[in-house]
Amino acid sequence: MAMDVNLRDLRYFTEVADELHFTRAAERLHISQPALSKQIRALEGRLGFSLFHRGSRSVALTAQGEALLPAARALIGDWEHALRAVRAKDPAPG
Amino acid sequence: MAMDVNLRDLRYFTEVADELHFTRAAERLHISQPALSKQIRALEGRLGFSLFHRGSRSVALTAQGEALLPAARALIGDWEHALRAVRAKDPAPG
DNA sequence: TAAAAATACTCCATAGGTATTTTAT
DNA sequence: ATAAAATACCTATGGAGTATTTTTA
Repeated sequence: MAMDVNLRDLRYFTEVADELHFTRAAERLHISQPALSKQIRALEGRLGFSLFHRGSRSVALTAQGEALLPAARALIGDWEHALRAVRAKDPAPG
Repeated sequence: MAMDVNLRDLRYFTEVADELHFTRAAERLHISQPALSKQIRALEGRLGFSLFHRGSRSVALTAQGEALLPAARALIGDWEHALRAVRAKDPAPG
């Protein structure tokens, strides 16, 4: 079954993983904290496993979150790289 | 600026590229032909370049579409691979 | 008790559907 | 003329916001 993901969700994931703090991650992403919390929870729901352990004063990656993180970063980087490559040969560049 | 893409859009793109026929691709994707046409057009709009040349009896990849196609396939495959790897070590597999 | 995530709503944008029209061979 | 993509329109879901509540260190 196609488990499609939006790269935006992966950016949200990696940002929270970097900050280990939803409020600060939300600020850096220029979205609200509730929106970020909801998106991460929705992503976890679709994935079928948790990415983070939450405490009111601590956020930590789960083992699965830790395992998925490098792939998430790679996907984002690969896509940006591919786009740059295609645009480099675009007859009508931005 | 973050050009986030949904992997679903890339599946749509690769399916049309495989079929070179929107109606058949839509059938295989279990969505309607207009929905697929709209999604591909929207993707092209976000990308800033066309993926396909359309004729009423011919669909063909553009140079940019051709260039992006391997990356699109790779992204889909890499994500599925990463998910399988994480789930293999998941304490609560599906 | 206070910092931080979750919940409860509201609103708008986007994805999808059906019916129809346009287009190019 | 006809096959196939585009357009028009409608509906439902999902993402984002603000205000508020819950939680636990």
